[in-house]
Amino acid sequence: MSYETAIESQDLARARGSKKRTRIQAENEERILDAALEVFSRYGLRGATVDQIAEKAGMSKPNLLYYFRRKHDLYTAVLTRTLDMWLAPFGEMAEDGDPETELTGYIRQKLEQSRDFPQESRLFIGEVLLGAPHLDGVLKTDLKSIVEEKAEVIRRWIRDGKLLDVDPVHLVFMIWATTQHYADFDAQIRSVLGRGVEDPATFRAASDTVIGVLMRGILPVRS
Amino acid sequence: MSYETAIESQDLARARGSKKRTRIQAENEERILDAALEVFSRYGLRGATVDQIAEKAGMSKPNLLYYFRRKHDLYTAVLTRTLDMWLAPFGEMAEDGDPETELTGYIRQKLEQSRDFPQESRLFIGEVLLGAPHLDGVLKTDLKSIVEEKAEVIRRWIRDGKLLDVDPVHLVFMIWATTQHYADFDAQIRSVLGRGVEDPATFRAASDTVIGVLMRGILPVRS
DNA sequence: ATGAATTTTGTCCGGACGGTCAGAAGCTCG
DNA sequence: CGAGCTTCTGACCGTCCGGACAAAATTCAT
Repeated sequence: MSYETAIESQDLARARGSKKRTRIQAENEERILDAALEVFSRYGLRGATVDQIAEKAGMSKPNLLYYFRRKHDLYTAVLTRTLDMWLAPFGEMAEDGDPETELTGYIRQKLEQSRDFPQESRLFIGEVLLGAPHLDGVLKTDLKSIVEEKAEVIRRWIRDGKLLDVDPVHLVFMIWATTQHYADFDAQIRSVLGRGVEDPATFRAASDTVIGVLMRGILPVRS
Repeated sequence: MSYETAIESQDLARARGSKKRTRIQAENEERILDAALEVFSRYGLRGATVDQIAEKAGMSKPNLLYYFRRKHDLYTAVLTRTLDMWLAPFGEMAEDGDPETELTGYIRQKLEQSRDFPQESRLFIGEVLLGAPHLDGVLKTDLKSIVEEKAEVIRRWIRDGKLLDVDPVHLVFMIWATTQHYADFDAQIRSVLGRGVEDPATFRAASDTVIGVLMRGILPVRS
């Protein structure tokens, strides 16, 4: 319910003028969403301030509020905007492919996501930490069904003897956990390792280890 | 530096009277820290309010501030208090033991931690998300050295042929990621699975999968 | 019991925050 | 060029929050 009202208010900005979106509108909304992502991903909904976002977007607070009337609207806007992009690699996993190449590719993509778009990952964690009140609907419907869909694919691979008998859903959780860890725990990793995943050598070591351990853990031993 | 001043202010509460701690002092500080953990772990430092914590601790705001003069002090107090407990299982991993039983035991302990003390896990994530400004010192010294110590143990196991050749530090990251995932992403897991790790069947499936995949991924194939 | 020390509360302050509003400035298209 | 719409700004408001403070209530040692 809170999700639906959020969507409505989000569209208000777009539907304000009954005509098309202006060039300036498109530009500024983009800049605002980028700035909002940056701030929300660090401080969460409550911790972030509109002033902070406005400054980062290079405009005055009232002007930002001209585009997104409520802080809450801006939050759900950046949240839903990110969700699609974030789930995209999951859909690319093809059923008819070889499990090893498909899963390896998926894991690598998720690791690249963590390296290239860490803020998006952190935004979700902040939301999920709060019990995902703004995503509850999407999680229980869209995410649940997409996970079940892919779990079915994995189950088929298992039935065909191409994969060891592991719980498919928990396997997905393991992949998500190990890959997103490099975005969410960046500060911790940096403290221990001295550098983050943006460093090519670190990224290589991370992906080799993650892919190696996970794949050995689920692939049947070769003859 | 911010860490040192934090420690000082934390001790101020204890050192207020130059004598020992009263019974009431001990009780109330305990209650406050528990309440603070609950609130901080949900909303983070900025998002949490002192009133909220005070109410949850069953006392007035000024009274809470009598024990912890600044919100910030309370935050660092609950943070450092939790850190020791959180890292404890890591130290129990014995070098002279069998890698399989040692690592399996460690992973299981971490999973139990995620099930029994999810708030502690979420508190850290909130801090790390902000770049760990209040933990920077501890992370770069204590955590770094304890990780390197255990990495050396793992390296020895690898040298002895008891473990496959994987990057020890990234292996530790994988263990942390997969286990803490069940605390940090509780809401997501609950949405997909319909229940969380407090459910015995779910916990069993989770630990079987995590332990199974990880151990197969790092143990040499048995003859 | 009583005086000192500790604990608790009501009240208040200054600043920050989300959001409003009226009007100024800029853009667009005839 | 100029009318009408869009975009932007400064000033302002009510509320919430962290924290201060003095005084009241309670505890404790003797």
